[in-house]
Amino acid sequence: MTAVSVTHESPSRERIETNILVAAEQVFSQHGYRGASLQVIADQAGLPKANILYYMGSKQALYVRLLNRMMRRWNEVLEDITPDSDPATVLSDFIRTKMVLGQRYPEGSKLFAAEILAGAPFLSDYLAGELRDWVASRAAIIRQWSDQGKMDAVDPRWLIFLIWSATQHYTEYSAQVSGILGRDALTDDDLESISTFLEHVILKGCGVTLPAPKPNTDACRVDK
Amino acid sequence: MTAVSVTHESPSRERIETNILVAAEQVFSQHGYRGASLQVIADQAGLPKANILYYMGSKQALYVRLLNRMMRRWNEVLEDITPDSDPATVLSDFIRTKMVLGQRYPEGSKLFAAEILAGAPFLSDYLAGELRDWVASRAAIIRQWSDQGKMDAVDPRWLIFLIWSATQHYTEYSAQVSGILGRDALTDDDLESISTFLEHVILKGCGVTLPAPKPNTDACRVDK
DNA sequence: GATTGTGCTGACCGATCGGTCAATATACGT
DNA sequence: ACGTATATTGACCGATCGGTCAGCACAATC
Repeated sequence: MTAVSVTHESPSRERIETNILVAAEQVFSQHGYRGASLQVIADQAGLPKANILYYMGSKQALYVRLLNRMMRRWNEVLEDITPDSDPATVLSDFIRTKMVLGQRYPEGSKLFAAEILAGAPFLSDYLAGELRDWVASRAAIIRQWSDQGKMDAVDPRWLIFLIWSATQHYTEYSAQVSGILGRDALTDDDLESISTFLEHVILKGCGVTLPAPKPNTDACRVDK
Repeated sequence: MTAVSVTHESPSRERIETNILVAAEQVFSQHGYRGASLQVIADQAGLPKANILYYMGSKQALYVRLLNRMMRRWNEVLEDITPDSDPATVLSDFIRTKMVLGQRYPEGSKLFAAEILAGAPFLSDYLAGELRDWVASRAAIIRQWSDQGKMDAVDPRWLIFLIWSATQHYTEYSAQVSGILGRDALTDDDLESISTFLEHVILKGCGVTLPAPKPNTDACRVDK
């Protein structure tokens, strides 16, 4: 719309908004909606408080904008699967994608977690709508895999929840995990080790038969 | 110390404190430490705000008391295991006990979750001390099981985290789970179904060989 | 009946909350 | 140079925050 102009390098509206969103995501994810304060967010962003409200309108608008942004990120990685897809690769991809997502957007994931903990006051529609449909469609396909004898006859919903919980744990409970491991943060080796472990246990636990043994054989290695 | 007295049946200090603790647990678990307000807790408990402070001293004292209470409950169910214990029964008991614990103390579990999300400011010592030792001792035993060929050579820490996350999910994400399932709450049948599923996947996924099928099946009764 | 100790709470404190607004500063078209 | 639109923010608002305290209610002791 407006010309690019920028004679003097003013931080451009988009950059400022991103700056605010990043700061707000940190604060909201730690203290939840009610526990977060605009003053703290403003300090984190290095701006006066009134500036936050000028760009975001209100605390609630800022919060739902963050939630929507996180939902968009989430939707970007929802690949499509069919009954003909190979369960092993799909489940494996699912696990690894979720692990990566949590590592890429730790604050966003924690934001979601805090919202759910509070009873999902802003997300109830999404949970009972979009997300429920997504789970239902995936569950139907997994059930077909069971019927076709490609895996054990487990309840697909519990399987989906298992993968969600097991992967999310390492981002949302990072304080607990690193406290117990005695480390500040998880290394890349840790993440690879965890992903391989989850792959091994969940696939084997569901009786997923491996597809034609492609050159990629170490999908189920247990070692570090 | 003081005589029991109580000529007139005043609600007895203990009953009042319990009442406050229950109300506070609900509010703190939903909104975290900073997001909770003494006024809301007082309303929930049906008492004037000043009364909360009279009994509990301060917001922080009330909060840490709730955390300690929850840690005590948790410790009560930490059974002892040895390298000679049977992995299948131990892991099975572990899964079912954690499921029951989450169902019995949903608010307490959420309180913990909120505290971890906030970065565990009040629990860092516990995580890096007691809990770390507990994990380390369990991990050592599980590793021995692997060495003895009783199960696959999985990283014991990841296995413990897996069981924690998978079981906690249903209490801490209850809003998400019921939103997706389209139900207000999980039924007893749901819980049994989930427990059986987790048992199946995790035991099989770790290559745990089943022991002699004992008749003792209800080792984890839920009763009050 | 006066005294004492404890349970209890309305009123109040300074600080902080989310949000508004008027005033100022800056950029751009003419 | 001027006018207009937008960007910025200090000052302020009523509400609420955690916490204090004086004072009332009341039962037990003397």
